[in-house]
Amino acid sequence: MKKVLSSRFFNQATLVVAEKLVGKYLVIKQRGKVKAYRITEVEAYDGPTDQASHASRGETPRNKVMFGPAGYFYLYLVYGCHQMLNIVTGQKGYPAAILIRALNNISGPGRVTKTLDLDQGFNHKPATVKTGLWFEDRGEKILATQIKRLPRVGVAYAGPIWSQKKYRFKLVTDE
DNA sequence: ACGATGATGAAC
DNA sequence: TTCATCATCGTA
Repeated sequence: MKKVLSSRFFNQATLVVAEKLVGKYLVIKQRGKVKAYRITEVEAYDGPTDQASHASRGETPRNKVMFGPAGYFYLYLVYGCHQMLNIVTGQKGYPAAILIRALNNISGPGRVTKTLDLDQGFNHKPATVKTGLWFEDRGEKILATQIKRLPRVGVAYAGPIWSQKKYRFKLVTDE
């Protein structure tokens, strides 16, 4: 069974959505073909006080979409090289988003966007079938023991408290 | 270990 | 208008 995740799914507490998103699918339609990738790693950026989040220094033209309703994509360029794919979560007015860090066989957020050929054209678009990029629940049950909580990557600038928070959720297949 | 590479936002 | 910074990655 395949169920498209609606804005209602993303309109929940960000950490809850982040954990639930592991094991779901990112689906893209391009050149008439549909491809689905299982989400294996995500990171939460939760609220205005999160010092690792772009939203911690207030609303700007770039992060505006984070302050809007859930279910919209937030893409931005880092290091002049890599697009980061995020999905906005939580209530309108509360800035939060989840970074898609890895999919099956695709490790690293920059490689996710490179492989799927995602650019600024998806920024501010809703995660719907019409957009051509959306999320699905394909009925896979993920146990809590299969998800590892880790500190986020590349956020030392946020200071010891916020950089150490375990806002990264990673699927543990085996080992 | 380091440079690429360019938009962003804050300061001046 | 200038300038430091950056939710990374490939090459060495």
